[in-house]
Amino acid sequence: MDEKLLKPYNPKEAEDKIYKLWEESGFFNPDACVEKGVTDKNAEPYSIVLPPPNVTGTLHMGHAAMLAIEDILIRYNRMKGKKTLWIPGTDHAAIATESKVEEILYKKEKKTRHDLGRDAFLKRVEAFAQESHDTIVHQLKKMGSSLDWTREAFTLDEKRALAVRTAFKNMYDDGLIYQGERIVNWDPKMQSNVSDDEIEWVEQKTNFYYLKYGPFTIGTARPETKFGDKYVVMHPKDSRYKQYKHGDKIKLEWINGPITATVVKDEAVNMEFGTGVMTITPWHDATDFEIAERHNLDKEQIINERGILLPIAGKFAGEHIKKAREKIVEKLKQKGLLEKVDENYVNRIATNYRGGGVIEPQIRKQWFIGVNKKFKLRNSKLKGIKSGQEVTLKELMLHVVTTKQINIIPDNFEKTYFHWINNLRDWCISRQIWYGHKIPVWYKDGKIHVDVDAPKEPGWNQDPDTLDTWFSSGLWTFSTLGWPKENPDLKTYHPTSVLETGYDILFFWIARMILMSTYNLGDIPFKTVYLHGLVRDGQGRKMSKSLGNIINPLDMIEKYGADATRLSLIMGNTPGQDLKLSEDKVRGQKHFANKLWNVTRFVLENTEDLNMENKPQLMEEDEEKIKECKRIVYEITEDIERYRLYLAIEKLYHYTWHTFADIIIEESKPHLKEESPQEKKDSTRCMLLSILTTVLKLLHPFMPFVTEEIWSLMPHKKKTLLIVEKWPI
RNA sequence: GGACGCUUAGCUCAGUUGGUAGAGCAUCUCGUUUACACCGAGAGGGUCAGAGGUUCGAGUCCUCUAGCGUCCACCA
Repeated sequence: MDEKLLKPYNPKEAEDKIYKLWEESGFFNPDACVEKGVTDKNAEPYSIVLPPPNVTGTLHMGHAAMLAIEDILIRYNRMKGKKTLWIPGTDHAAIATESKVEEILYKKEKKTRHDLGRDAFLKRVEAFAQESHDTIVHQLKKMGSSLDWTREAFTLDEKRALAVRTAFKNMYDDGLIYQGERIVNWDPKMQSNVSDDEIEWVEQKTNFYYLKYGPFTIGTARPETKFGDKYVVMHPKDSRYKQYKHGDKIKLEWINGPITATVVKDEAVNMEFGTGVMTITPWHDATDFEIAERHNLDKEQIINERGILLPIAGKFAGEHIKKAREKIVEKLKQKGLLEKVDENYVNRIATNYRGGGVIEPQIRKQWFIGVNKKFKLRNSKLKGIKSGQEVTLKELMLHVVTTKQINIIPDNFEKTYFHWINNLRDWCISRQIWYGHKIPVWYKDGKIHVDVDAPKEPGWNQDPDTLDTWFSSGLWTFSTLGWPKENPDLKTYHPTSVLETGYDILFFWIARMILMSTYNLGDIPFKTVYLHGLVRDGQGRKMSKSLGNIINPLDMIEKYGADATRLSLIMGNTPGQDLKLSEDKVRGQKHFANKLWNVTRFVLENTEDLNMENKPQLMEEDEEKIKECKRIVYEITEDIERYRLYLAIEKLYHYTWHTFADIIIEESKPHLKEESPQEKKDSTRCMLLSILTTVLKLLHPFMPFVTEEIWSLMPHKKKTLLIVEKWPI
C-alpha cells in the first residue's frame, strides 16, 4: 500500500499535482476525449459557458459557489459519457473596470483619465485587466474547475469584437438600433450615461422646500433645478384647481424675475402629494420629460454635464449645483417665495452602482435598442415562431420562457422575469467611457456609415462612444462558440445545456442573452437557467470589505483544501436561496475528506491481495449491501439530474460516513479475521472494494481532488483517471 | 405602492408527489475494538412564527396576521 495513505489526507500535497494531471490528460476538452476513445464521437453534447468574471480583481465566495455547482454538473455529465464542454472566459466589465482604474490613477497620481488621454489611459486599463485575468485564471484552477482552456474567451478580444460589430450591424439594418435624443442617467463623475439597471437608489434625509409659484404652492427638494420652470402641472380631475384650464397663462414672480407660466393638465400628477401642483424640469427629470413629450412642451437645459449652472440661472450661472443650492434658497427667502421648509424629508437619490456618482438626468443623443419595434425574425428555430414572422424583441423574450423552451430554476423567478420584461423600456447601449467596444458607426460630412468594418476611404470618424458591457455579454453563449463565423462548435454545443449564475444578474445578463440569441440565431441561448443565491457570512450579512467579514476562497483552499471549500458551498445550498457560510462549515467538510481517506486505508489494507480478475462468489448478505448501494446511486443520479445538488451531496455524505463506514465496515471486521472462512472473507472484501469504488465515482464531481488522488492509489484500477470513469448506473 | 422569499432542535439548514418530525455543528455521558480523536457508541433538546380552513391525515395545500429580508416602481 502506498505510504501516503498512512498519514492523514493532505490536500496541499495533492491538489496542484492532480490539476496538472488533468490538464495534461486533455480530458477538459471534449475533442480530446473523443480522440482518446473515452467519449463516443456521436455522444450527446452537454455544454455550459462560464459566466465570465469581471477583470476587476479577484474571485469571491459567490464565484466559488458558482464554480462548484458548474463543475459538478460538468464532471457528472462527462462521466455519463456526454461530449462535455465548459468554456472559460473573462468579462472586460467596461464601467466597473474603467472606474476602478480611474480610482487607482487618482489615488496614486492625482490624475484623471483626461489628463492621460484616451490611448495612454486604455493602456493602463489593459495592463490592469491582464493582471486581474491572470489572478482569476489561477483561482479558477485552484477550485478544480474542469474548464476547456483551449477555448478560453474574453468579451473584448478580436473574435468577440467581430461578433459585437456583426450583431450591431444586423440590428441597425433591422431598425432595432437607433439614435435618439432622450433623457438618460448622466453620471457627472464618470462623464457617461448609465442604463436604468445600473442605478442604485439610496435614501437620504434632505430639506424639502415649499415655494410660492403665483397662486400655487409647489414643493421641491432641488431648488437649483427650478430656474426654467414655466409649466405648472395638475391632475385634470383635481377639483381644487378646476378654475384653471389647460393652456391658461399666468403671470407670476419667479427666482430671477417675472415670468409667464402655462397651466398643463396631466394624469401623472399625484393629487395626494403635497399641494397636488408641480412645476416641471423636462431636461433633468424623467417624469417631467415624459409630461413634456406628451404635451409637446419646451425643454431647457439648466445644468451642464459637469454639474455647473448655465446662463439661465442668472447670477448663479457658472456655479456648481452643490454649492449654489444654499444661496438660491437664501434668495427665494428674501423674495418672499419660500413658504415652508420640511427638514425631515427622505429623498431617493439615484447613484451609479459602479463608482457611486450621483446621477443627474440629462437629455442627450444616445444609441438605443428598441424592444417594442416590429421586425421579421430570420431563420427561426423557436417553437411557435416561424421564420419571417413579425415580432418584437420583447415578445421573443417573453415567448421562450412562457412556452418553457427555457426553464428557470427555481421557477418563482419566472414571475420576476415576466414583470421585468413587461416594464422594459428601450435599452440605452451607448456609454461615454473609453474602455469597451467602440460603436461601429462612422461619420463624414453629415453622412453615416454603419457596418462591421470601417469605410475604406479616408476622412471618416468613428463614433467615440463605447457599448454597454452587457451588449457583448449578451452574445456570450454563441460568441464563445465562434459566431458569426461558421464553426462546428456552434452547431454542436448551442443552445447550451444550462446557464448557472446568481439571481442578482437575471435582468442584466440572462434577459440580454435571451434577447441576443433569439434575435441573432433565432434560437434559445440555453435550455435551463439555474439561479443560485448570494453567499453571505455566518450571520447572514453581505460579505464586504467595510464589515471585514469576507471569507476568501483561496484562504479556505489553503487551510482546508478545495474539496472542503466546494462541499461547504454545496451543502444546504438550495436554488435561489442565499447561503450562509462560516469557516466552521468549511472545516467540517475537511473532516469528511479525511474520513474518506481513512475508509480507503481500511479497505485497501484488507483487499490489496484480492484478485478481482476472478471475482469471488458474493454471499447473499454482501449482495444485499451492494444492492442498497445501487439504490443510492439511482437516488443521487436523480437528484443531480433535477439540480438538487444539496440533496445529492447530503445523501452521499450520509451514506459514506454513517452507512458505509459506521455500519458496513464495522460489521465486516469479524468476517475479515484470520479464522473466518475463506469464502466469507473473499466475499466481504469484494463487497467492500466494490462499494468503495462506487462511492469514489459518485463523490468525484463533488470532491474531485481527494477522489482522484485516492483513485491513483487503488491497485485494482485500470490505468485511467477517475475524471473519465463511467458513472455507475 | 407592487412582487417575491424566509420564519422547523441552542446555531446553520434539509424535509423532493400531503402519510408516525431529520442532518451537521454545539452540549452531556461513555469508549481506544483491524482504518480514522479530523474517531466511535449513546443521550438530551422542537405545540414546524400565529390564527383559521380543506382532508381520514398538513411542516407540506388554501386564506388571513405578524416579524425579517430581497427585488421592482416617475411620487415632484
